Amino acid sequence: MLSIAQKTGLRIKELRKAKKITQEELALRSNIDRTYINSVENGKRNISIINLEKIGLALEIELKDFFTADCFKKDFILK
Amino acid sequence: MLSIAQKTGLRIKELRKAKKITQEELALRSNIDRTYINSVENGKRNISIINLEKIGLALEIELKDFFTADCFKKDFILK
DNA sequence: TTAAAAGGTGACTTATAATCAGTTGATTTA
DNA sequence: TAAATCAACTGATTATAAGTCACCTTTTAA
Repeated sequence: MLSIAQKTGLRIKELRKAKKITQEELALRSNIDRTYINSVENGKRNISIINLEKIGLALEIELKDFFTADCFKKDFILK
Repeated sequence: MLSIAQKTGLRIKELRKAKKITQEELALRSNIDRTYINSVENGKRNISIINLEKIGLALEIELKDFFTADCFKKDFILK
């Protein structure tokens, strides 16, 4: 069972890859440290709403759409 | 212009009132301090994803629906 | 193969989230 | 008009997220 932090990390990584940018580029665009972005993507951080908004802006996705993804559905299994 | 923290607080208050429960009852159900719930509702806190999930569970709303609300739309004006 | 680019980790400091024990003011209702 | 009830706020303290750094590993492509 994935934690909400893990699901959030997966989602960020998924969206970042869809945009074909590196963690470093996302870090630049969101004005957040690269290693912090990395640890969020790897589900190691309990990110706050302000940083989630910054990342959302950098990835050009609204929060409602951010959370409309399979990994947030009940019984989602990582393959 | 409302901050993301203010929008989040408004949304929680809106959902809590719709369920006709007090801040204290929401605090009990989410296992979060009553005074903290109050300050979140008043837009004074940068809540984390774990606590947002707890409150969402207590209010029986999924995150995607939590963020699908007028107050999160661009140009939302508080009346 | 190897150099560069990208991703990942542990440890640490600083900032602030979160709790706790209250008080105060507004609103409801007996 | 008291007395509950609830929302709002406070100051002190503890817990934890934010943010940074040095360094390591993996992937990519020349």
